[in-house]
Amino acid sequence: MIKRDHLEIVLALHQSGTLTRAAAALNLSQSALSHSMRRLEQQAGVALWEPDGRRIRLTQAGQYLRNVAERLVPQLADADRTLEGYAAGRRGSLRIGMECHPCYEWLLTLLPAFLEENPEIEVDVVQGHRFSGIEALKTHEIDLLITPDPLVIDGLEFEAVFPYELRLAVSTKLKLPDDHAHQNGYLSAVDFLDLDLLTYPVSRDRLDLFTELLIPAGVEPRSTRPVEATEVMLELVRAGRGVTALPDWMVARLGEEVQSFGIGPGGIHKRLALGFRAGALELPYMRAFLGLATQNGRAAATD
Amino acid sequence: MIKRDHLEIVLALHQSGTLTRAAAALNLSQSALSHSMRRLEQQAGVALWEPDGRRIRLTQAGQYLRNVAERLVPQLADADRTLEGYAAGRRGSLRIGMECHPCYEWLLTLLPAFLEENPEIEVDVVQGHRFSGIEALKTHEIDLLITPDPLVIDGLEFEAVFPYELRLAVSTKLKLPDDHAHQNGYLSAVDFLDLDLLTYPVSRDRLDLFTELLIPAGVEPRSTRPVEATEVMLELVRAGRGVTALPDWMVARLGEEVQSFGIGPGGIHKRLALGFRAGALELPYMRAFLGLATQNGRAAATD
DNA sequence: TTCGTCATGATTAAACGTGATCATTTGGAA
DNA sequence: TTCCAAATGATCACGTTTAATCATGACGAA
Repeated sequence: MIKRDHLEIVLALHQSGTLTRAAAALNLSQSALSHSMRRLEQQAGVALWEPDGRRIRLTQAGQYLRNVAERLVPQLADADRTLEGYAAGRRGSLRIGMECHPCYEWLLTLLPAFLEENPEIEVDVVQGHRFSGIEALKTHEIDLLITPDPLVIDGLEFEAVFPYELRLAVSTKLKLPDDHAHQNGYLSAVDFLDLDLLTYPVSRDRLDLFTELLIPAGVEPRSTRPVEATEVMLELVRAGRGVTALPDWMVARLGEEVQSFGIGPGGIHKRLALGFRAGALELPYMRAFLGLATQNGRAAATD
Repeated sequence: MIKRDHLEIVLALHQSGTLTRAAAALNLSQSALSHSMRRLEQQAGVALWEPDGRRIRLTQAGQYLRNVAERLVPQLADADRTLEGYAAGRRGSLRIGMECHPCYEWLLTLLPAFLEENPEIEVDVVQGHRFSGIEALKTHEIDLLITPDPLVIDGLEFEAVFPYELRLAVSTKLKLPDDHAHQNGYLSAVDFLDLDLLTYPVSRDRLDLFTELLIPAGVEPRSTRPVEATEVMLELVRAGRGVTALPDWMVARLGEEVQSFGIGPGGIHKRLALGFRAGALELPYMRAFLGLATQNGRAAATD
């Protein structure tokens, strides 16, 4: 069976011309190389080199082996180096899952700095897990969860990044039916009877507007329309085609054409958090991500 | 340092799911795999797998290693098989050199059968060696020499394939200046004083017409013109633009428009031979080539 | 609990590596 | 040319390291 050693020997032999120098290059004795190849020859039943004067010449089989070596040895060497990268925590993969659509916008503002500082980390954003983000974390489908709903769960750790309020974004073009909103600075459930609501296309029990306000009040908006893309949703809101619930920092980005109101008398208050598997924070690049998120988190969001 | 064993273990582990089954697949004990990977882990300083229930899950570094394994292990396995091919003599390379231009035509008639019977042999024809074919054989630049001039040389073996006569090909369109040729069936050196000679572009001491007849007689043809391509030369001869020396079997292919004459009173008699390095005939495919050449040699030539 | 699975330690066998020595070759000096 | 010293690889005998096995213990799942 051809082993890595054999390939390296054949390669060094070809490069240096003599077995003695090849041995020096590999930090081994000439005798060791001779033995090692002899073993392979006996096993394979084919000569790999033959004496040519006081040198050595590769046989056809030896030449073939050299070709294989030139192809594979660098790949093995590269794999060694990569493994070192994993050991040093320089290298790794960071698959990020999200449980709130606007979080994606926030992530995008954070990512450039992270990529810059961690060039060997493969970052991927995994959209739409089959189950919950929690499950995805547990099954190693993702390595990091961005969520507005941190929980205490065995085997997972959550780190709060910053608090925010979920507010209703309403175009100034839109005439609200009565002055309730302006008087109190917030909207009650009944106000939604006259509003067209835009939501992300997920089940209602994952939308805080419903779980916190509308479902308890037993109120159904005048209409609801699912919208996939955040950008499209924002334009629809701007155009006054509907209203939607957004984090306050997201509303702030929309400019003066869009005002916002609290949702319900107390407002809906959340905090953005990062979820990891227990022990994941030992990885340097995980700490780096968390550091970036907490330091620049809110700033990045309102940027 | 990543060794082949490690790659095979990670691969088997991924394919079979448990270490125990992976061990069975590799004909090793579960303990062996555990130890082996543990060594690599300690050396590399990175965990490759971690317990997950009573199973094992690859870490990121382990996944990476699996990727490498899926790429490299099959290549190593293939190299093993190829080496077996060399051992069994099925596989090898046959670089053929030639010392006579028309030999090429003969080789081409022989080659299809050889390729058919030896699918794993890489055949190549090496044209124009820097030195002689003998040198090329000795330096392993070629493995087989086709030559009309077999010699007894230390370290080489020659096997005669078939005898032939070198004759002068002359178009019937061409009026020979006197009737000497027709009276005797051969041409003398002086006859060349009135002939335009076509030759391959090599030095005269490698052209039998010169070494055997013209140089000893001190005769120079009316003109000489070098022609590279055999096909072109044949057409020039057919058109009566000149004459050239060709093996008798080659002339026979030219049809009735071209007649031939012996060269000198005794004629120039050669024998086509194959030259090998000593011991090369131990290789099955070398014997196969020699067998084909001797059995079908002359038949193929006059085909 | 029991079964299935993996990790670990002790032990043994095999593989690997080394230095010394021998046989060849080669290139230059006599 | 002949002869010798240097260079090179093969091989031997020996010691070391690596790799395999078995036995056992720990742990989670059924």
